[in-house]
Amino acid sequence: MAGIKDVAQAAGVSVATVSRALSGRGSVSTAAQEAVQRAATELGYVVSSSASGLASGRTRNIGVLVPVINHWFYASVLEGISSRLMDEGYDTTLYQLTKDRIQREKIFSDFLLRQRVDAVIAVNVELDAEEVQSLHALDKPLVGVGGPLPGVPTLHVDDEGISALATQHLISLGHRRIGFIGGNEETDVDFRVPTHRRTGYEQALHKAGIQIDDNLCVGADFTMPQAYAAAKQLLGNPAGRPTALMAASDEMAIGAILAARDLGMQVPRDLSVIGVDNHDLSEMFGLTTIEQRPHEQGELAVAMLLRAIRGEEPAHAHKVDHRLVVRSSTTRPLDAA
Amino acid sequence: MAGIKDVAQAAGVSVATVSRALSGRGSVSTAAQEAVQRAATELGYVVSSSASGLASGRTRNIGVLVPVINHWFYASVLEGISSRLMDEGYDTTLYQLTKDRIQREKIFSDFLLRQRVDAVIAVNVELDAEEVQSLHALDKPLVGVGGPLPGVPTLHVDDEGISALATQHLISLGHRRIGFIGGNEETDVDFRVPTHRRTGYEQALHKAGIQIDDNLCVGADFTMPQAYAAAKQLLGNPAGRPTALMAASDEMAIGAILAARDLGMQVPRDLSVIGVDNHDLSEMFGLTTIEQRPHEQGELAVAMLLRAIRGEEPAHAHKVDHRLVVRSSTTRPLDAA
DNA sequence: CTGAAAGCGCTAACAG
DNA sequence: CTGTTAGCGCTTTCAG
Repeated sequence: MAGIKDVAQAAGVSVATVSRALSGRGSVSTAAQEAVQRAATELGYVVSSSASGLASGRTRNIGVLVPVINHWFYASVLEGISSRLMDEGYDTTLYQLTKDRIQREKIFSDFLLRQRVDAVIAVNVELDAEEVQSLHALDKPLVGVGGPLPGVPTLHVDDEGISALATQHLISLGHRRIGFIGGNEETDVDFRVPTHRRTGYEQALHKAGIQIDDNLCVGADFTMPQAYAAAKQLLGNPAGRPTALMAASDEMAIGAILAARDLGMQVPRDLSVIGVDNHDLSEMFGLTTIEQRPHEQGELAVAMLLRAIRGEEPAHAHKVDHRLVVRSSTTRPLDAA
Repeated sequence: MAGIKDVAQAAGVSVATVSRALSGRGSVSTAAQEAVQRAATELGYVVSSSASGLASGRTRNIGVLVPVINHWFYASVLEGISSRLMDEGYDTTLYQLTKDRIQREKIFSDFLLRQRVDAVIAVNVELDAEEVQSLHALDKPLVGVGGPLPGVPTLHVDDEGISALATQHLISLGHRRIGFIGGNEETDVDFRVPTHRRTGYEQALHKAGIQIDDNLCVGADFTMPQAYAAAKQLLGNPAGRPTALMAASDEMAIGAILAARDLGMQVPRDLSVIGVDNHDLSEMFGLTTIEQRPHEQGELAVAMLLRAIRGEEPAHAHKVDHRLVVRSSTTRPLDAA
């Protein structure tokens, strides 16, 4: 393992010059620059992150907090974050916050304090004041994906706006009896995404002068199987079946489509369905949806974080836009034909 | 930020004793042990990983190499790895190896050499001799999930055995015309999982004296949409349609089920389908499958790695077992009734 | 069992 | 632009 001294010797300069040439901090003559570069490559020299981190206080490593990994949204955001960070020469260290409070505390009281990371990206985890405080105290920049997080630059979609748009799409097609598949208590933690999406749905109905019918609203855990089951109950009920359904996620929307099919209904003829996400599977089901691009959200979060690390303007709360993607799962209601 | 000196002072001992007490290396009197513990807690002291890493050469951080994150198998393995590592007080640093050769080289020539990790887990990435060598040269233990990897302890399922079992299940039900949905060139990299699964399929047919029919074998990219398309072609062909289908993954099997349905066929009456994985969605589709538990594979890999780090017996190549989970997507062929 | 002290490999004043 | 040098905060001999 070649050290900085070896490089200095081979290049015929001092270790300070090597450090400067390789890090780009401070000025170095072109000649020295080249000599160092050559020597480093030849010797296969790579700085030791521990030594560099100890001396400079910078680790070139970012901590990413996620509640789960095995889920389309989180995995996508993570991919966006890690690929962008890698481009910038940063490493990505992953901290999975389970429901376990003890473990969560351990992450904040041990893992994040051991100075392994320069900054933190929190993906859909609602940090409490104390947690934010402890990060600020360490002078670690923090950016949130999903928010808001008081005093923290965050990046988030407009959940209410998204579901209002989805609902309006259905209304504009002529639907009046519109069902809703949202979250359950378990999923309505952190930023209460399910609640916001429900609110947007209700606002859109309200604005259109449509009465809200609680019997048309069911909850699930954002997975296809639970939504399938919930939709079956909803659609199987002979009394006042909806002509359209909005689901708070595409996976749930797909579950609903499958439930409808299993009940012998045709989508969109007998039932229009709209989701939220533009999931990888949506196109195959012809699902109309509101797109949010988690991969891009991850990349954007990195951009915001790097600005913060470099001490540039904070670039506070930032809304990520969404767009309606119309496919073949929505149409006018039969009776309006 | 309290340092080790502060703790030493507060506990009335030397920094050496604090280090020993907190790391568990070397012996410390109970009295000192307690004093240190108390002082550390009181001051909120956490060792600096840079300083500790620099002095000891140990970072308590493991690098995990994955080809993709946003995929059920990898995300599951990753969850298993990270949760297990966290329990052991280790951090997880993620390196995503894209198809980009340049970036891959960068990971091996820069990222992994900067001494940020103590060891590496490679998940389904076929490291070449040079890459393995460069890790060994650094004295970094390496464990592979998916294999084999020459000279490296690996953990892997028996891909041929899995698909042989799946195929035998269909044969035992009476099927003779059994189709196969495998991978394509793009997915047949690294450990050639698609090839192995195809081999197992062919072996089972061969053993049963059934002729292999290339027209019954199609390729896809392990996703539901491509398998849906491929299955439609296969099943729509009027000449010699299969009575059963084995897919190299559950997502593909589900794609096939949906394709069959869209062609008006009933599963399992008109077509039996079996997959591999026991994916989260499989139960909802009643899919018969061969289970592999990626989360557990991740945990096991960590266990193997920790042994290696501690210099214990290597515990070489280790086969992970699989099991047949019979649900409702397979039955005897119609004409055998 | 404990303390003193010598680094670990690099960065960042500082002086030139 | 460059070299010298004093640490960064901890671990680990080595003596005691």
